Amino acid sequence: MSQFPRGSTGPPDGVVVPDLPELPEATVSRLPEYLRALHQIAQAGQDTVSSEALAAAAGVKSAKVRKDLSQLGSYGTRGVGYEVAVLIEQIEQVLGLTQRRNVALIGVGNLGHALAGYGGFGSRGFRIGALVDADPARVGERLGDLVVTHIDELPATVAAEQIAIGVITTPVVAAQAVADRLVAAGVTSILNFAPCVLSVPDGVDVRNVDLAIELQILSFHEHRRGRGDPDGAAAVRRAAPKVVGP
Amino acid sequence: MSQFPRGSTGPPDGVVVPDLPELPEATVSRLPEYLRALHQIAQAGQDTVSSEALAAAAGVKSAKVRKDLSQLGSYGTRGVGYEVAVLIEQIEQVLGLTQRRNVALIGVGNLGHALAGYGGFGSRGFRIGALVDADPARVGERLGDLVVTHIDELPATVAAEQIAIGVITTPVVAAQAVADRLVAAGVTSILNFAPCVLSVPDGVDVRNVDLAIELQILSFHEHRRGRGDPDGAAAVRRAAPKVVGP
DNA sequence: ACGGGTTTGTGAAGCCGTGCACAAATCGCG
DNA sequence: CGCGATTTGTGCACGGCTTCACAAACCCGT
Ligand SMILES: NC(=O)c1ccc[n+]([C@@H]2O[C@H](COP(=O)([O-])OP(=O)(O)OC[C@H]3O[C@@H](n4cnc5c(N)ncnc54)[C@H](O)[C@@H]3O)[C@@H](O)[C@H]2O)c1
Ligand SMILES: NC(=O)c1ccc[n+]([C@@H]2O[C@H](COP(=O)([O-])OP(=O)(O)OC[C@H]3O[C@@H](n4cnc5c(N)ncnc54)[C@H](O)[C@@H]3O)[C@@H](O)[C@H]2O)c1
Repeated sequence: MSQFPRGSTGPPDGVVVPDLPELPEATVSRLPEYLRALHQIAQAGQDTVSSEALAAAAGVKSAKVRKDLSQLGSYGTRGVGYEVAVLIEQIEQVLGLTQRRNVALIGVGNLGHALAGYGGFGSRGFRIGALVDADPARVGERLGDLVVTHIDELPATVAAEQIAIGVITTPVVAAQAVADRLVAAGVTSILNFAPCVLSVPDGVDVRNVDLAIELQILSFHEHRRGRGDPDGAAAVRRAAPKVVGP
Repeated sequence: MSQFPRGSTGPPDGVVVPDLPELPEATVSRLPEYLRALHQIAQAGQDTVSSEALAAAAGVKSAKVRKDLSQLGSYGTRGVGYEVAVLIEQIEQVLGLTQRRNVALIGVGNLGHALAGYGGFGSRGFRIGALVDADPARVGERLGDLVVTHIDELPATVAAEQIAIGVITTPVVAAQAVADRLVAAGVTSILNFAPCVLSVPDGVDVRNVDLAIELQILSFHEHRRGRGDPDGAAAVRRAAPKVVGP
């Protein structure tokens, strides 16, 4: 509620953004979902949105939306809702998306090609700034307006393109070594597609995406549904968004 | 601890598996990670593993491992640890991976091709049993030993291939319609790569994978580290697996 | 047989997240 | 200007998850 909970030397630019004392991790992981929903709502022409409507669009409960947004300083108006444009700008500020972030893709194979050719990152605040591989046959290949560089040049590439995030799409055997080289080059955020645990120093963040794990979690519920549980297969009632897991 | 907490008509086959009263969702989402770690450990020749070692391999705390495994009926031996082979078989049982599960891939585009060509699912309990698209130009295309079929034939395909899980890799605009058709065809588990919220009836599970959201969460921490927080950038101490988020 | 070392399984405590329920605030309208 | 309708912001209670700490159980060498 307070507009300036802590003294800041001054608003950097654009919207007024109080530096938040501390944001619950659960809230952080939902902010991107709100942002995605808000962009849809904005494109539909709405200029304000209630917590109820935003909750429906994001697939959560409205109380959760209100509590999450209240953590950001709360620019909602009672009886009306939130200004969509303001909310978008504020969430983008908090997530650090006001400046476009450059990511490097390490391992331009099967999956790497798909990601490199994907045009959907631009509107979400990211640009693929480098394609990196170790295979001499791959180095030099051109994809769009990027050329695959060799991993030995990683430090120079990271510096030149101001890489903020490294995405690992190499085989498991190479993943740890690649992570080490990314860290050595100064990268402190890693998105890892290789199905393995990475060891990194303190101060470096890793997020893992393992599709087989997602399938296995689904398999568990499928399995559970099949056995004895009469509730699972029976009920086909309302068409509410029922999402399992995080 | 009890071997048969509830009466079952009889052990189906293989290992003795008590039907578990109820498994915490947080535990379920970690079992696949343990399984992945256990396969690595098994391949390294170890036949028993302590909760400490397994925890290290999976990137969690040992107490968590013990509590999770105790939920499954606890086949560990004090002073020794867990039998790797037994544990693998037991977790696979619980996750419903003793029978290979067939998945259908809907949307054989950029990302769909990458997934279809990925050979890593077989060892994790899954087989891609169908490739489905709506584009007549894509229908009939051959990838490996599969041929892309038309989405109008989805009910027949699901029945013929015993599809248990649908994977949506279509553009956002088509995702909801595809989900509806999957549900109509009898599929009750969906892995959704399209960045949107799906509405499904009760009894159907949806898991979403949105790469941009993962990047945005990383961006938040990166942003936070950059501003004021002197702890983040400073500390580069031990090489412990520090994974942010779920 | 027995004691020392090791590791499991779990009670208990604390923390975090969720959702309810309601007072406070704002708007529109008569 | 006042009133009813609407929606936010939040105190509070509850449940789930995590972590600690330790007794019980087990192996092995002597
Ligand atoms: N393809 C998929 O759909 C898919 C799905 C789930 C997970 N994955 C995981 O993603 C990763 C990549 O899968 P893929 O199918 O693209 O494999 P791939 O073999 O097609 O591509 C791997 C690429 O990494 C490069 N590489 C190898 N070692 C390297 C190193 N040290 N430094 C830089 N580059 C190196 C290779 O030259 C190759 O171009 C794997 O870990 C895989 O398990 C892939
Ligand atoms: N490619 C990536 O790396 C990437 C990354 C993140 C997210 N995604 C998401 O994954 C989805 C697919 O991305 P893509 O790059 O593969 O897109 P794409 O356009 O290359 O492929 C989409 C495919 O879906 C098919 N399709 C369209 N409507 C359909 C329908 N009603 N029924 C069946 N098939 C239909 C199209 O014919 C096409 O083959 C998108 O939602 C995208 O946002 C992709």
